[in-house]
This record gives sequence, C-alpha cells and structure tokens, in this order.
Amino acid sequence: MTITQNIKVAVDAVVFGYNSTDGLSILLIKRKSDTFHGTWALPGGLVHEGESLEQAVTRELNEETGVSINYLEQLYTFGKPERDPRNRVVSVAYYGLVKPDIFKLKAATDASDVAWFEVKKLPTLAFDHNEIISEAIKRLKGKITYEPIGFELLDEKFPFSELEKLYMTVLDRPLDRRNFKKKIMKFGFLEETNEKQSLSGAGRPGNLFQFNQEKYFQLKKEGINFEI
Amino acid sequence: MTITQNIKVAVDAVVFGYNSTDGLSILLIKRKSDTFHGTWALPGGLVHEGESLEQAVTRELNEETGVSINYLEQLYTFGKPERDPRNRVVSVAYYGLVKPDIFKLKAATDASDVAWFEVKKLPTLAFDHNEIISEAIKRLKGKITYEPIGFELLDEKFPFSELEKLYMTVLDRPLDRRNFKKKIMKFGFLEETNEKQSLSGAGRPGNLFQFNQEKYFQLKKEGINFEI
DNA sequence: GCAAAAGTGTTTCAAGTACACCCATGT
DNA sequence: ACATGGGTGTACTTGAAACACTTTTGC
Repeated sequence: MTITQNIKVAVDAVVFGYNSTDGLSILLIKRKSDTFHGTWALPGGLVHEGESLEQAVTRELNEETGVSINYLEQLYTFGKPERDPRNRVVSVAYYGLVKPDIFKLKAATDASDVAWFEVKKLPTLAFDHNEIISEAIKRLKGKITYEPIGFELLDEKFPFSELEKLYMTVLDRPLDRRNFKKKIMKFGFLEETNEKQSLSGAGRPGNLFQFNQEKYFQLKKEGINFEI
Repeated sequence: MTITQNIKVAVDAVVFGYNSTDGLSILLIKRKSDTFHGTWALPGGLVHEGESLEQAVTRELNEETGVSINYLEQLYTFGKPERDPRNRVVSVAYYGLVKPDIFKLKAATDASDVAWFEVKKLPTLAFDHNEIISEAIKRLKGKITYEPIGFELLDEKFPFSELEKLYMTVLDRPLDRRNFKKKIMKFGFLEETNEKQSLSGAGRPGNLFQFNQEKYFQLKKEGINFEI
C-alpha cells in the first residue's frame, strides 16, 4: 500500500479575448524549452507547493504573458499517462476571460513569443492543448447561455450591438436583434446610460450600456434564471 | 526554473445509488489509516504511474468497495494546499451512477466499513469530502435536466413512476405527472414494453419502460435537445 | 368496498419566433 | 444623397403549466 508516486501537477490556461473585428481569440505562448521547442502552446506550468491551483494559474499567466485575468474558472483535468512525452503530468486546465483593453494592450506589446490567435485560425499546438481548447470553447458556449459572463469580455460600457455580436460569434449562429434585446433587457441587470458610442465610420451612434453585477447577484438570489 | 515538486495526485469518487424508498444515496467507506481513522470518507486514493485518471477511479472503487460503476464523469479538481493535513494532495473528483441491483447488493454485503448513506443524512466526512459531495449533487441536478442520465440509476426496465420519482428526488421539487410524461415521451427514446410492474402492495401495476440509448444518440446527432 | 397507485386530455397563459421600416451619423 | 449601423412593435405559433376523474390491483 506504500506507493511512491511521481506525478507532476500543472495548470494550463485558455484565455479568451474578444473584439468585434477579430472575433474570439486565445492567448498563446511560443515554447522555449526543449520539448516542443518553438511550438505554440497554452500558458501554464507546474504548481508550486504552497499555492492553490488558482494562484498557480494567475502566477503563470502573469509570468509568461503579463496579462491579468478578469474571470477565471476551472475547466477540466487532463491526465492521460502519455500526454506529456517527458514524464507523467496531470494538468488542471482553466479558462479565463479578459476585457478588451488588456486584449488590445498585449496584442501591441507582443514580443513574438506571446500572441493572440483567432479561434478560427489556431495553429497546431504542443501536447494535447488543441483538445483542451476545444473543450474550453464548448464550455464557453454552454456557460454563456445560462450565465451572463459575456460582459467579462466587453468594456465597462459598450453599445448593445457589441453584446449581440459577441453572442453571435461565440454561439456561432445568427440572433434576431429585436428578440435578443427584448430578452436581455427583461432580466433587468443591464443598464442604459446616456452616453453615446463614438462610432469609427458611418452609422447612427448607439447608446452605451453597462452590466450591473450587484443587481444580477441579487436577482439570482431571488431566483431568476438567465438563459439565452 | 527547476522546481522539485512533491504533490500527490489522487482521485475520489462520489457514487450515487437510488431507489424510490430510500431516495438518493452515496457510497462511503470507513477510513482505516491514521489520519481521520474511523471517519467516513469518499472512496478514492492515489493515482498509479501508468494509469489514467478514469482507470484509477475504477480501480479504487473496485478495491475499496467492490462496486463496478455504470456511468462515470469527472466532476472537479480540488487542490487547496491545506486540504490534506499530511502533505499536498490534489484530488480529481469524479461522480458516478450505479444501477439498483448493485446498490441493493452492496447494502446487503455491507461489512460495516462500506455503506450507503442517504444524501439527506450524511455524516461529517474526512478532508473536504462534504464539499466534494455538495458539488456532485449540484452537478447531478444540473446534468439530469439536460442529459437523460437518470436511466443510469434505474433498472433496465422500470415503471414510469420510478423515473418520475427519481426526478422529483434529485431536483427536489414536485413535478406534474401528466406534463412530465408528455415531455419525456415526446423525445422518442423511451420505449413502452408490454410487461407489467409487479407491485409490492396495493395499487394498479404500471407498464414497464426502457431507455433506448442508440435511439437517443441518433436523435442527439440529429439535434434534439433534451431538457426537463 | 376501500385504499393505493397508474393512466389519461384539455384549456389557459407565457414565451419564442418571424419579420420591415425609419432614424442618426459620416463621407 | 447615399451608405452604414442603430432603434423599435406586432402578429403568430409553440411550448409550459394547471388541473380531476377513472381504472386496476391488494387487502
């Protein structure tokens, strides 16, 4: 019954960023170590002795990419014996969402070893990272329909069309503008401001909206259930 | 960057059994090792080097309880540094469902160190196992509403009322008999047989039904979505 | 014959879906 | 003036919810 186990525990992060022109993107890093050298991979690494899994993800993200995360949730744990060719590594995958300013910022700072890739144009990744990403996308699709986490990918204040486009992008299907707005506004946690969007090109500028999280939590406690 | 990590990887299993008299129950074992000696806990243990996480759960369940599982799904990974007082253990929790015959069988064989506990009458458990169970129940509640996994807790053939009671027990709310039956039967994967229930007491015996899994998978491919 | 459980339809109400025209701005 | 994107309401259809009496069996 005395087993000397030598399995490493790692975390990996699927970080999503969004804007209406590029769609949904994922943050990747180019590997520097021998295994899969030069290959793109998810940010992540071994968990330290004294830290929680969430702390490990946050730390690794900060070390490897410099981004700080806005919304973070555990996704799934990947543990096939052969998933790392060197030794046995069990990886607890997380997925996270960042606001557009962080998304934009890093796209600029880009030192060619950290980059955003549109989910439609992902390269082949190291280890089982493509599989992890496809699970993350599946989860995001599901989650966004019954929890209003979409706001975590938008600025504090945003035109309504941005939210609509986001949902269409993530769910990968068209949505009726009027019906979508009716549904969202009925919940009561989205507030309309008086400010107007500063549109880049032509078109009528729309009002800006903001998500009221406290109101949402309150409504949730009272038993509303958000669903798209 | 060379970190000598000494974290152990374990698996724990929340195994659900069901019958209409006792309701929903969970399989627990009484601990024999020093830490938490004599305390009830979830079956589980350290993952071996060459096996997958699923294999580890199945093996541990077999070694510790003798039950073989019918439906198994990863739940969540628990990794707080202090969750095991001895050393750092990250535990990948699974939940599983067993058919009534296995549920019954083990209740009889019971050597007082393996037992079923009704979810309403759980003792205080070792480690963070109470927390794991409450997550498992939450997940089961959610899952059973959008995937027909309830059948994994019933016999091959069962009276319709069993399914109805199961849903009421798990969801912890009343359901209208006629509306529930309408909804389930509309999907088309539940088949009515000519056999009749052999009722123990008084009452009109009902027809037995069976779940047609192939038909369900086919319908799922064609894009139905089950939802209660 | 009475208690226990199963079987069965209709009506009402709420939510989902489909759909088209006008408005404000930039060029 | 025209191209671009934003804003808005109604009619129709479908699904959800509420609801009560009859039938078969054991005792």
